[in-house]
Amino acid sequence: MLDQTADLDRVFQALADPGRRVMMERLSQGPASVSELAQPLAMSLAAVLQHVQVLEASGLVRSQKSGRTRTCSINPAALRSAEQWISARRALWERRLDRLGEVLETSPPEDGTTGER
Amino acid sequence: MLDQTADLDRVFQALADPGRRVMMERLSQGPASVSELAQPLAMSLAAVLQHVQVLEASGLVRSQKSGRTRTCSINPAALRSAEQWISARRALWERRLDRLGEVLETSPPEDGTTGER
DNA sequence: GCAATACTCAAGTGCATGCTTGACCAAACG
DNA sequence: CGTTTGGTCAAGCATGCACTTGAGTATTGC
Repeated sequence: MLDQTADLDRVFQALADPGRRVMMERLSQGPASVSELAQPLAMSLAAVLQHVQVLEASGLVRSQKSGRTRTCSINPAALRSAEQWISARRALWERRLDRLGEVLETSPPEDGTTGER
Repeated sequence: MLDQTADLDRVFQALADPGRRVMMERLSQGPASVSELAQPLAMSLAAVLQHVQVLEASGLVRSQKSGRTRTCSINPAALRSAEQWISARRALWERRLDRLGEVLETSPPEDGTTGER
């Protein structure tokens, strides 16, 4: 089985940088070149390229060179995996809250043997 | 004004660490103390505490002390904000693909062999 | 050919992160 | 009481990250 853990590491790490999120926002409107991505960002082209490489290593972005320009585009599958991890945890938590609500109606707070599932 | 950007920074940064995600997975099953969170993690209690502080600063986790134990629990609102950011970008991208339709699928140099590294 | 464009590579710098150890405090327990 | 248990604070350290500059390569356009 795949080491999904390291993969999620890279995805969340990639999304943790505000500049990279700006790039993702730009890319969600459509493909763009490296220098287009650089435009709103007040940093050197070389720095932007490094960000692109981080995004690519995480799988969030794919790119290909044609001529002298590199065109980047979003890979929605990687976004989906991060989204699913989050929503699964949230769903678990909220389902638990539901159960807890029912228990509080009838039981005293102390329940020593919590038979999980 | 609310700087949602810095907030998302902290949330994604918090989720980028595998140990912290393990803690979130544990917490999604229900509240836990710091030492319970530490149990599967092969690091010192002090280190775990620092992780808890990161999670708390991001808003993903809340905690309160009663007696000598600190009990941590998930705050689903923060999870939801990250989830929404991701799904919004993915939705934009996918809507764009819809609008453009199959027309853009022109000039494939080769068939869909996306070269995985 | 020559110059501008678009990117790429390497090395270096400064600050943030993830961890450690050691001292310390306070609640629980015998 | 004293000891264990659960947590907290403060340095300190090693690594990683986000940049920079400077040089270099491949295309495009004149």
